[in-house]
Amino acid sequence: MGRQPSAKPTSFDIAYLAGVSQPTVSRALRGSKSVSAATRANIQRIAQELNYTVDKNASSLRSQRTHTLALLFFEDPNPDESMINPFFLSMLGSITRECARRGYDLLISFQQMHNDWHVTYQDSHRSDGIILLGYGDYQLYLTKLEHLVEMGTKFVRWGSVSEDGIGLTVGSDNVGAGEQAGAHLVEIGRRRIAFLGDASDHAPEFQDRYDGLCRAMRAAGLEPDPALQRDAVSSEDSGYAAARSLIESGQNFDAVFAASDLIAIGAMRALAEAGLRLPQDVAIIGFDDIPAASLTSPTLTTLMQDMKGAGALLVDALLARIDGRPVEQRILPARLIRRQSTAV
Amino acid sequence: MGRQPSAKPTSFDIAYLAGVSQPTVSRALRGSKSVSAATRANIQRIAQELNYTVDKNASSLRSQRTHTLALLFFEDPNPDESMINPFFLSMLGSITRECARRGYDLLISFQQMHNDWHVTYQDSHRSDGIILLGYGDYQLYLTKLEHLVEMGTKFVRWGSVSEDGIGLTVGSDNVGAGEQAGAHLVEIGRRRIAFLGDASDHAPEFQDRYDGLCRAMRAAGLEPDPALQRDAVSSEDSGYAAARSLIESGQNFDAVFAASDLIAIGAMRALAEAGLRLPQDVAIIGFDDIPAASLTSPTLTTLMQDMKGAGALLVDALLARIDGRPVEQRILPARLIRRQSTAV
DNA sequence: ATATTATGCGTATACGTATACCCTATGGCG
DNA sequence: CGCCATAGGGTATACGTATACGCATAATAT
Repeated sequence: MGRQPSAKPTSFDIAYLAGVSQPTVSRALRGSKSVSAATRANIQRIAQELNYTVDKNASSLRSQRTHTLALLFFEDPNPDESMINPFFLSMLGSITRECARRGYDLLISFQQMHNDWHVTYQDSHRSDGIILLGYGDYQLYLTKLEHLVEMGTKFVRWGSVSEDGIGLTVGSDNVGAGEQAGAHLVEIGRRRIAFLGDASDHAPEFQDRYDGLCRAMRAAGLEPDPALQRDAVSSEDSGYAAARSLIESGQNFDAVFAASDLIAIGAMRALAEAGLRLPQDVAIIGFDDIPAASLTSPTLTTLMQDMKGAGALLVDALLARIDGRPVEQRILPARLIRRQSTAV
Repeated sequence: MGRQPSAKPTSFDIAYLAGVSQPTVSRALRGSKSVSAATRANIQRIAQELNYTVDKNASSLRSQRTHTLALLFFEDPNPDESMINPFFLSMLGSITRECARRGYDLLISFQQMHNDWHVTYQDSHRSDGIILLGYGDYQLYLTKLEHLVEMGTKFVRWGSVSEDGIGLTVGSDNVGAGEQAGAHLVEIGRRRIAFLGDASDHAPEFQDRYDGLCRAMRAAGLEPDPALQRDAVSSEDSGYAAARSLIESGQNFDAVFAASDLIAIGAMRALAEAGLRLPQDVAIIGFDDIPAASLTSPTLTTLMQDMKGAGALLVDALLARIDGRPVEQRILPARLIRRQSTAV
């Protein structure tokens, strides 16, 4: 008998117990300075005792602020749809934590590229802002981004910062990272360096990495050979196919820079199958430092992005945007992790 | 200058345009049968045109149903906190999709075990139900579960189904999987099989796997040796340490069954460092089939859980629970994936 | 001492939807 | 032809919070 233990207390209950009005409770808990320290303390104590928590729906409805961010994964329409890019998965952790730290909830959506626009649209109403993650075809979602801008939706996306496109972008220094990779390969004496990954404007991040590689080679007096570049999206299968194509072309090469670790892992399989020794015949570098990179044989040299920093920066930038504060584009450095695949 | 393009239309706008009252719009869109087909069609058309979406906050506030599920990761207090168990990460994908398919939003929370109770409590008010995922110390969160039950919160958790504990559990057939592992090792001629993973009631899933192993051994006329069991939590470091301890004890063993792939990977490192050949000297089996399992050297034989099915089942069960429908405990089969680490 | 401002809080109301309740027009039935 | 059931939809209101506004009292200025 008695009341349900789950009968959720409201601000009225607190107000009654504290001998004040409901708005005062609201003010006290939101930190308004027009409530005396004594009253506030008393209210907070009572709220604590009753296990009171502000009703998010009511609060959001009234204030028109949801205190929720949406995280949208844009994926390529993929046959093996259950697989998520491990890089984004690790970023998820840091974004979640960062949101929690600031008292924001995080809503997760996965979306196939070809899906209807209205899903994104809806998400924009369920949250104060959107974080967009996607390695997918860039052109394909440009029009969607324009929609978002048009509607005044606040969003940040992860990607290539160099092309100053639509909205606010946070990303790694892909060009600089590509340079590091190139410089490292040159340093260990490689001259004919292949690149696996789209080098078109469908994938600006990959393009930047390629540009960085070319820059490093030219700085060393080498001319990149376009015949050594092969398109690939970020998957093992695609990397395998790209490497096969390269091998079968009969081109001569002594190093591979793969635009992502997944590509690299697929490529390593193809190279090994072709009887090439790693790294003696072909050195290889990946990108992302996914957990698997330290398990391959040989272990994979790669470029580690600062994912913890990335999550923090994305959330930071988005919140600034939401609050109307000015926000600068920021670029995160990447770090070369040397492992066996480039150890000569 | 006209209205903001982002001025969100309300049900009143639709009502006005359709020449009906606001409640009729609500009824039409929610599928109430007390509105004529013609009226409903008209309302739907107008809503479509205006890009109208129901305001979730208002709707939830009024109906006290959030149409949101919360996903709670319970982690062990971990030094390398940025790492998330890859197994759970893949499950995340399937849960997300399943929620989307049913029109539910998914809210994500990470929570350290030692964190305050009130976080979970809050989550229970932001959502209709909670999905609990955690490999962590089971005893530690039993009291929290009791709290949830007490409050009438709807939840499902992933774990060991055999112990019929608090609330509703969905899980793999850990005993059966352990039996498969044991039978396979026996089949390839192994007699002294070690087990790495907590075999206490702090980790019922691991315990079940161990039980299954023992059962398979006894079925083959072998007696499991308790001296060959070592505690380990699901991390590479822990697996490494457990294997070291086993090696240093001087015990004689020709196979290892690790309670998770992460443990197995750590153990493989320790075994290799000790100069043991895999699988000739020691065969090894993991659990989970994380992506890295096919990349180790030798590649890792493991037990694959049906994660897609798991996500669907978890969401299914929780929704049934929420709607007050009866729901049975269900167990998912696991499948043995044979790779090089047991190929003799 | 009066005018002025700040402090602390109560009153009234809005946020957008869902639902209990009521009303009207129809049709079936005896 | 009167009665009731039903369909279809309107009226009023509740959900729990946040905020514009007003009004005292106290603090400060003149």
